Amino acid sequence: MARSNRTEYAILGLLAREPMSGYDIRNVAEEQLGHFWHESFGHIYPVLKRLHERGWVDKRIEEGRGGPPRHEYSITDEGASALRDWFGEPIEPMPPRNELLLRVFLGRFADRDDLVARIREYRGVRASALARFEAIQDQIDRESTDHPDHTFWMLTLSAGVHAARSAVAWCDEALAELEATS
Amino acid sequence: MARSNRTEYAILGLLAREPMSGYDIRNVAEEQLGHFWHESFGHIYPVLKRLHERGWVDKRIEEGRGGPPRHEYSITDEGASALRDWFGEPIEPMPPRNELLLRVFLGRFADRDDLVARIREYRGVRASALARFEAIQDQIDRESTDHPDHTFWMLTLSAGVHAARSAVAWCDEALAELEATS
DNA sequence: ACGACCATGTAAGGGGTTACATGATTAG
DNA sequence: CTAATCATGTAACCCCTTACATGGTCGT
Repeated sequence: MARSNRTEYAILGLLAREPMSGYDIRNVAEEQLGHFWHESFGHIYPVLKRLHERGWVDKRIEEGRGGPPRHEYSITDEGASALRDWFGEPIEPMPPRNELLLRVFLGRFADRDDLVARIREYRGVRASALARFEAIQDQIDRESTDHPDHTFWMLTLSAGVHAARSAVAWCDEALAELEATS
Repeated sequence: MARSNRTEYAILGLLAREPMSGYDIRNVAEEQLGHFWHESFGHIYPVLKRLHERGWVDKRIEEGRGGPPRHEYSITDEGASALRDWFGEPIEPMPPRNELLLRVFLGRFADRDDLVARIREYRGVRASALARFEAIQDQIDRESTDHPDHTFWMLTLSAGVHAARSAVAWCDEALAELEATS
C-alpha cells in the first residue's frame, strides 16, 4: 500500500537545483532525466500542491504576464532536509515488466517474423540512444567539466551507455539465433 | 488512454503453454518469468474473469477437493488467435523510472556515503542475479536442449546475463569514481 | 493566419499492489 | 502442533497517464 511516492522526491530534487515552475519541471525532466525518468503534467501539478501544503516548498506567484500567472516553487529548509533523508533510505525495487522479453519467452506461439521485427525495432531504438548518449558525453566533457553536477551527469550517462550497449549486443545475438533456426 | 493491458497477454501466453489455475499462473510467473515480469494475485483473478467473459479462455471447475474448488483455465481458439495478433503489434515503450539513477543525478544533495551504499546494494542484487542466471543457463543446457521453448528460454536468460553484467560493470565504475573524489 | 511555446490545472480512468477474508491438506 | 502449500477472491487505494479546458505571446 505505502508505495513511496517517487515523484515527490524527483520534483523536490529538481527544485533543490533551482526554483522553477511546474512547466519548467516537466521540461527539465524531459531534457535532462529523459533516459531514466519521466514525469507528466497531470501528475506534477497535484504533487507540487501537496508539497506546498506540507511545507517542503515555497510558492511565489508572478502575476500580470499574459496567460495564467506563473507559479515559481522553491525548496524550503524542511524540504531540503526531507530530500537528504530520502537518500538514506534503501531503494525498493520495482516489479519488472519487460514486454519484449515476455514476448520472446512466449516466442513459440509467435510468427518468427513478428518476433524478429520487434527485436529489430528495439535494437534501432537502443542503438540511436547509444549514439545520443555518447554525443552528450563528449559535449559535456568539452563544455562543463567544472559544473558541480558534472560527476553525476557523467555517471547517469555512463549508465545509459552501458545499458544501451548491452541491449544492442543482446539484440544482435538474438537476431542471429532466430534467423539461424528460422 | 488505451494503455494496452499487458497482463491479459501474459496470462494468455502462459495458458497457451498448458491449462492452469490462477494460483499456478502466479507461481509460474514468479519462477520462470521472475526476472523480467511480475504478476500479483489481486490482478490475476479479475483479468482471468475478464478473459473468460470475452471467450478467450475456457474454465473447468474441479469440485470436491477440500478448500475452494480449483478453476482450471485453458486457452480457446479465439484466445490463441488474439495472442498471435498481439505478437504482430509494436511494443509501446514504458516511461522509464529508475530510482537509483534519479538519486545519482541528484547526487550533489546527498551524503556521499548514502549514495555509495545504494550503489553497493544494487551491485549486490545484480551480481547475485547474474550468478543465478548463469547457473540456470548451465542447467537448461544439460537438461532440456530439446524442449520446444529451449531457444526462447535461453534468449531471455541471455538478456538477463547481459543486463546484469553491464549493471555490475557500471556499479564498479561508479563506485570507483565516487570513492576517488570523496 | 498559424503553429509553437508558455502556463495552469481538472477529470476520468486504467493498471497494478497490498491487505484482508477464508479454509482444507500435508509434511515435519 | 505448526508452518507451508493449495486456492479463491474482494476492497481499498495509489500512482500515473491521457484527454480536456483555457488562453496569451511570439516568430514566420
